Amino acid sequence: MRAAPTILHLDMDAFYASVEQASKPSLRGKAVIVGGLGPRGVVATASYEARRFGVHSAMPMAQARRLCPNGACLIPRFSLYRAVSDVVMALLRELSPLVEPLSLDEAFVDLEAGGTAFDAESALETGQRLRADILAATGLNASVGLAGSKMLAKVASEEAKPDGLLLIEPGTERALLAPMSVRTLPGVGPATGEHLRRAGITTVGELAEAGEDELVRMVGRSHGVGLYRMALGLDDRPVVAERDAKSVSVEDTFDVDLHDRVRIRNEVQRLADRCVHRLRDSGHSGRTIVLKVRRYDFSTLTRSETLRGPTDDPAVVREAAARLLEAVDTTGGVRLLGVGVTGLADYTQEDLFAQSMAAEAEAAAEAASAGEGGAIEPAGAAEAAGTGGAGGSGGPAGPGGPAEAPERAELADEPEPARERRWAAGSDVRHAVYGPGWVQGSGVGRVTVRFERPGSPPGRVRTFRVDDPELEPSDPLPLVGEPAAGEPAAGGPVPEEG
DNA sequence: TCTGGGGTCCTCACCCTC
DNA sequence: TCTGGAGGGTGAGGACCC
Repeated sequence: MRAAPTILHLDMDAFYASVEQASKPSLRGKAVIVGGLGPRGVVATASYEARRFGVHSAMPMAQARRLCPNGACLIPRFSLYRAVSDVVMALLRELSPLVEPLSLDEAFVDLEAGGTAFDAESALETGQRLRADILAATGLNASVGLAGSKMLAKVASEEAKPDGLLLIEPGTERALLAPMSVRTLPGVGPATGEHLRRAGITTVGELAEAGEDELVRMVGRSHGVGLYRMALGLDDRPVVAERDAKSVSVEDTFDVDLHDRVRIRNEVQRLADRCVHRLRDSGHSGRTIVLKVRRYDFSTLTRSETLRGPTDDPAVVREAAARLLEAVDTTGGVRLLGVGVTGLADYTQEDLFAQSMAAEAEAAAEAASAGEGGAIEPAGAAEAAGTGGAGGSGGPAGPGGPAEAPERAELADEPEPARERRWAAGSDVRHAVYGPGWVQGSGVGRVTVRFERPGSPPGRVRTFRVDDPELEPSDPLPLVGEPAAGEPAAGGPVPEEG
């Protein structure tokens, strides 16, 4: 436990929503809700204006729309958020080599390791300068917490929000924490919070009074000891700059529950391929393949299989995932499928052929012994196929642009319909005449675009046919910076329409 | 028309080996 | 030869975080 408050926790305020407001001037000061727009989408971030209506993260999007019917609902644009995050993280690394990113919008910094702060006064000065630098570089507000430990620095930044800075002086920790809800402490979620509440413990002070033995009895050894120390303000976890990934996974929630076993198998294969892509991109291989299935009633089960050695071979992962699926009852419907790989290594064991062949032989033997029910269902078995027709995977769609063509062998014989271009709300576009803008909405063959850019005044709205050849998807523009020479000024100030 | 996606960590049960 | 722990590996599920 260090005395000097030189651990800094940075938290960007309502990050995704703030980036959208910065890049779309007409949304400044308005309720903005970022999340999945499908029937099963949830809110990723809401602007402070939307939060006043009761909208918050993880809330179903349908409920958020009911609470805040005039809010702008946008899909997340992760490539843009990542670019902004890179700028912020670079500023943090100027302060210290010990920077621990927690997500795109949060990080810990050990200021002492960077030699930028050794006491309260210099830490405060560093924190203020950082906030100013972030505002100048990105146009966004950030909150900063300073304390002697990670837990307290995070509590401090939470208290400082929005757009603030708070330092917790050494010696004041317990008094500050005592009246706070147990849910303030990291690791206390809904389940543990409810568990403690039933025992009459609702504040951090009561948690400290309960004593270590009582907490261990209630929530188990590891959690109980940790909780008691946190309640006393004790936390000696170091800031760790590099963390090795331990697993890679992909999952999809479907707009409509899947019933057709053939379709479910195909989705698992597709997810296995996507997972291997991600695995390879990260430079890893893995030894344990995990299949995740969430059923119609939201019950979730996982099945896993450990191979003899790590692999990044798509065929091996596909086969393992398919074997795991065979052991799962999917009658009643499936709302989510996922495929993951754990037990990561940075090499592959080159007996993959053997693994693949062995798996094949095993599967063949099983199919032979199973006889009747086994392998491929006849087409007639897929009576529920119609229910899943609408474009399959739900959840937040990829950032912007027309949807990808799905690769589904069983659909290959269908006549290819003339594909209508789809424009996701919030995605970036460029018009040959009017310049850069973003999609405000689309439907019945029309797309409405607002022509504005970061730093411009609120722009003009125009409507086009969805197949207008002069309209193209485009990359996001930087939040701060001059417009490129020769570009048409975006829209120009006009009175709000509609 | 409730309830995403990508992670980490912990606990428990079971099996196997020593 | 039998038995009982200890301990590791594996599989499954839950809680939590952003």
